[in-house]
Amino acid sequence: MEVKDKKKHILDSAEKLFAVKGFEASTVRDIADEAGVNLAMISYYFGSKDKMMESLFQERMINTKLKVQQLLSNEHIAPFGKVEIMLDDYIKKVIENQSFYKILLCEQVMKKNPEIIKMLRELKLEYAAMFTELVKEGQKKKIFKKNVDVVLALSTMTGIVTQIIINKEHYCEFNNLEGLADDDLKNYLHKKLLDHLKNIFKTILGYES
Amino acid sequence: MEVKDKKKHILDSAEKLFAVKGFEASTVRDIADEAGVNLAMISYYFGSKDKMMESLFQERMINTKLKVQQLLSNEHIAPFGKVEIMLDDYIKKVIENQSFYKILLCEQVMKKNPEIIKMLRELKLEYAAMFTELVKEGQKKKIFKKNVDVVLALSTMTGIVTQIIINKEHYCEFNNLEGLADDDLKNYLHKKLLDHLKNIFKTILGYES
DNA sequence: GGTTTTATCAAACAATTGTTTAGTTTTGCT
DNA sequence: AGCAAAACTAAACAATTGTTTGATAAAACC
Repeated sequence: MEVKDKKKHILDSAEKLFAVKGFEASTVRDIADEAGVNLAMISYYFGSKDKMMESLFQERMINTKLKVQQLLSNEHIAPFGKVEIMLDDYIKKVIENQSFYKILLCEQVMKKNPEIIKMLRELKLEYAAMFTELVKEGQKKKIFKKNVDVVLALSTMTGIVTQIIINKEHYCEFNNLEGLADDDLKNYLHKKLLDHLKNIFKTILGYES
Repeated sequence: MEVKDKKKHILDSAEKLFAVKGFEASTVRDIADEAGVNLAMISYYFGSKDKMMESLFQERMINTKLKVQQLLSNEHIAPFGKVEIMLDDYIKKVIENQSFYKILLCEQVMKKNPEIIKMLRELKLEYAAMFTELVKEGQKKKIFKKNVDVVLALSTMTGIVTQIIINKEHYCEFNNLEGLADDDLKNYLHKKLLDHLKNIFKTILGYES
């Protein structure tokens, strides 16, 4: 296997462990076992356990910004259409990378790794700035209301999706969805969340279809 | 100091540390130092570090169920009035106990302590059952729409509030609220969140005031 | 094909972990 | 006051932590 693939494979294994045990509780021996490599390889490849975590975040957050940028600059989509696509993309991404978004959530609480916190801060500011542009575009066309709290709106999107992912077991138990196959559940949740968030964003933006 | 007060004092100190460093990264020596007691006291009082965490959850989650129960059984409040009070109570509680709700969030992700997971599962099911009754009451009176996803609705409440608390610094930075005193910020966020959630719950429940 | 660089490994490293021990002080009760 | 129970402490405990070492194997290069 190539070195790059091996590094990725270790990151995948680490991600799996971090998501269920947390960063601190996952030992480098756990990670090495999960990945099937010698434990010295983690220091050898990444420098340290902390830096491996930073590599994981870099790896997973690439392209997040670019995609939104491309979407918003598209002239052929109406403002609320862009909102719908943004919601759809975000939901898809979280559902397909549940482990990482769980780690992300914990890291935002702990704020332990300054390097990661810095990355997240910049990404959030850029994201908020881009969404602000989108809202302004809608306001100029008189289809979005004035005085939209963009960070509150974005937090609404991330908060609801994250909460459902964390609460997945409880959601299934309460709604008798426990027999569903994993892919079916993903589809179900995606549909449910998208519909829910679309309605909420109509309210937030004062948009009437 | 009485034993009970001392136990509470240790729990307060532990809560503070857990919220910023996480459970695993907070050592019993950290906790003992923060509380100003000998590190052997933690095992002496609580049995172990894990059981201290369970004590913390028991201590903090007392009365949560009772309060909602009393609210919902009150005959003199209209259904959406109850929803408003429920939202207000929840927001208040999270804002006043930010540290605990951060720990709670991480614990839901990690699912490390089975005893705590059991407690949370039961509380969530009871909470969902109670809210279901409230929704039914509103539906019977034809003021709430049919087919309300109660767990999704509750996750909307918890998700948004939690996300804002986690993102507090970013929210303040983006909205130039960094000069605000802590109490003023709490009031501001409370007002903002309550207004936001009321509107969203109107949409969710199909309620028109 | 020989040599240098890279990759891999088992073992050892010092530091830190949660918990226990064994002894001392304080408290509560008669 | 006398004594048993509870509260408290410093020191020691074994186990586990992330990282480094020194040696060997593989790969790359000329």
